[in-house]
Amino acid sequence: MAQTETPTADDERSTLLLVDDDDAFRRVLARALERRGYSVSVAASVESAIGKAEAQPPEFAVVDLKMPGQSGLVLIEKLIELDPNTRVVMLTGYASIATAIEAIKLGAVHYLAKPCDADEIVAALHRDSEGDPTMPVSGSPLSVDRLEWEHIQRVLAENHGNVSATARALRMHRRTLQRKLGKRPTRE
Amino acid sequence: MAQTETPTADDERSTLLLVDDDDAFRRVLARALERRGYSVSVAASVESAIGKAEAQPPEFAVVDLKMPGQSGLVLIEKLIELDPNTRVVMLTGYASIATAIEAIKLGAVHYLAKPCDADEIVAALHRDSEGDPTMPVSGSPLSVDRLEWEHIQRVLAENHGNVSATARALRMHRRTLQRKLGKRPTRE
DNA sequence: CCGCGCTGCGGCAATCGGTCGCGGTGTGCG
DNA sequence: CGCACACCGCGACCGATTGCCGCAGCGCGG
Repeated sequence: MAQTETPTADDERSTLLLVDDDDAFRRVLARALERRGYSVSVAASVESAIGKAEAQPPEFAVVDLKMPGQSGLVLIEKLIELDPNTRVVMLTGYASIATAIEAIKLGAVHYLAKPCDADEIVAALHRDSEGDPTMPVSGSPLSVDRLEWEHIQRVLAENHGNVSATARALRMHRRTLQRKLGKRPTRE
Repeated sequence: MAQTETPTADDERSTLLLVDDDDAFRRVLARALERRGYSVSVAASVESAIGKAEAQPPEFAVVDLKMPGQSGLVLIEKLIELDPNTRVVMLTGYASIATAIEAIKLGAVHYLAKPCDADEIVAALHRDSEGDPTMPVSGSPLSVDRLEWEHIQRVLAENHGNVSATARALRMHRRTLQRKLGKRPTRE
């Protein structure tokens, strides 16, 4: 199995690839992860991440979903293809059930919504692949805003990210859809 | 409607186990699925579902997450254990990213938030389990207005018609809820 | 009888949403 | 190669919707 041991080893730190287009965020998180014992390399786009991963496949990866250019999802696929044991965590400020499902299906070990702190990410990285089926179920239903967001994300995924097609399917105006997509999902 | 072909040949209908504790919902959905060509058996709890599944493992399953007693998640685990080829869709009115991740990790092929219609469920059931996660769906998704309406009605029913309580559960203003309730006989 | 929570509703200001339109980009075809 | 076509992002305008306040009526338990 994958090395679940903490990246403690004195001279052998675990390699981790961090991919996010937000410079400030990436820098801060990279430092935080280094302090926690990882050998961190960074990338600001899917393309450059693939380059680095091909040169040296990392043991762990933290990748942002929404980036200019290709979606972080395709990177997950690529990383797992390069090494099925890579433990990938998807990180996003635009969390939705639809993308979470895709990320997990593609082989990510976990999916976190920003904002989240470095400790959460580390915990996710080392989390048992099997979770606890007896987890608590949220007591209140989704808010209408949240439900709308989830629905839109789902349809958008079905339309492969095509905004115009999604707007047509939803019978709403493209401009309106754009505006809704631009706003962050309401944290619950 | 344009639903491709019925799941299987003429006299051999696919077996499907439907598990939900809401009697009315279960009855309606069972009928809808039968009309779409499945041989449907139902259960109102995880325990009774396990009994039925052990007697005869179904090819497909639609299970609710939140049920009195055990969580639907443990049922997914059990069904997959009985037959790894079982195609399970998780269905819930209390959707969350956390439970969605669990469901997928346990082997569910998809995870849908209520309200959703029977066509969506069928599409989810038949969606490619491996590879391309976004498969084309034929039916048109519900409009956001429609979805909102269904959701509000569901929560309102859960709160026994109490508008104030519903507004709180939905985290929306009572006045706004009132206006929405007063206006819509929304249809498409 | 009083306090409390729920309900329906008017009104006003602030935000949102529908619509039009523009410029830019990527792609397939004659 | 140039054109048609579809997509994307975004500014602007203005009517529709929402957030919020307040008021009055009503049933219920102390």
